[in-house]
Amino acid sequence: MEFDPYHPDCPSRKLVDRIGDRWTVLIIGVLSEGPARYRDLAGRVAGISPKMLSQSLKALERDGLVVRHAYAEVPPRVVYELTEAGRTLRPVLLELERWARTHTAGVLASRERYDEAQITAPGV
Amino acid sequence: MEFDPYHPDCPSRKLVDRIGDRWTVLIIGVLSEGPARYRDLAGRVAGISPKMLSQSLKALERDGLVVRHAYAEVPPRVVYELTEAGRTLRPVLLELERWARTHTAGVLASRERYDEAQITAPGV
DNA sequence: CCGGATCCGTTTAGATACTG
DNA sequence: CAGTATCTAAACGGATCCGG
Repeated sequence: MEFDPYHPDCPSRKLVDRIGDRWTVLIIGVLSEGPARYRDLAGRVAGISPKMLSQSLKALERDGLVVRHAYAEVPPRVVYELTEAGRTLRPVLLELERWARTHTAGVLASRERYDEAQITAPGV
Repeated sequence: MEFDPYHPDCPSRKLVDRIGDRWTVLIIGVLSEGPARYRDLAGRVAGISPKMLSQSLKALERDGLVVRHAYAEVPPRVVYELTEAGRTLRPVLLELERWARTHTAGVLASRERYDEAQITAPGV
């Protein structure tokens, strides 16, 4: 299989797009702590809409990174769980998060400096 | 500083959003091989529009991950370069790419299986 | 009741053409 | 060459409604 991440149709590039997706990262983050119900996910991943949650979960399931267990009960119960492949994502996403945590302060400071410069000397 | 990645306003969560961004990953990928001109980036990051490129570069510069060197020449020349902080992103993005490469085949296969199942037994 | 599909208004990305 | 302006298309979010 060919891999040129800089070609728009490269499958691995597309995969990074999907994984790097705003919600996917967070959903996998929650699921890597253990299986969770739809409702739990909706609560833990604060700010996500039901639409995006089910959409993201479906994509994840289709990609074989998450399994969906639906129980025919009343009230209904649906549990989502990371697959073996999905669990391999955990360390890499954790590292991404660690990077973000250690660099957030610096980035925020940089932004302030940048915005300051834009105000005081935009047309100089 | 507080860090709750599952709160929508968490700064580190927002940072992950930015870094994990489709184009940002690729731009940093190119720049981690060395400084590059705007034009080079436009060519290497195939498929990106000039708007998204300059927008992404501006955001990266504001975040202090990239420096912009503009030379007052004719024709103009602008060189972008990773900062020290920007370079620290390289290993983590490389790992993300490595994950994508090793799991692309499996994901693609899973999708085929999934789509197949949707066709043959959607309403059963 | 829980899980999620659908509809619609708003925001954001993308393509293209144009300017300093 | 390096970007901005403009327009179009898609993605997102919220509210609402439906099936099990």
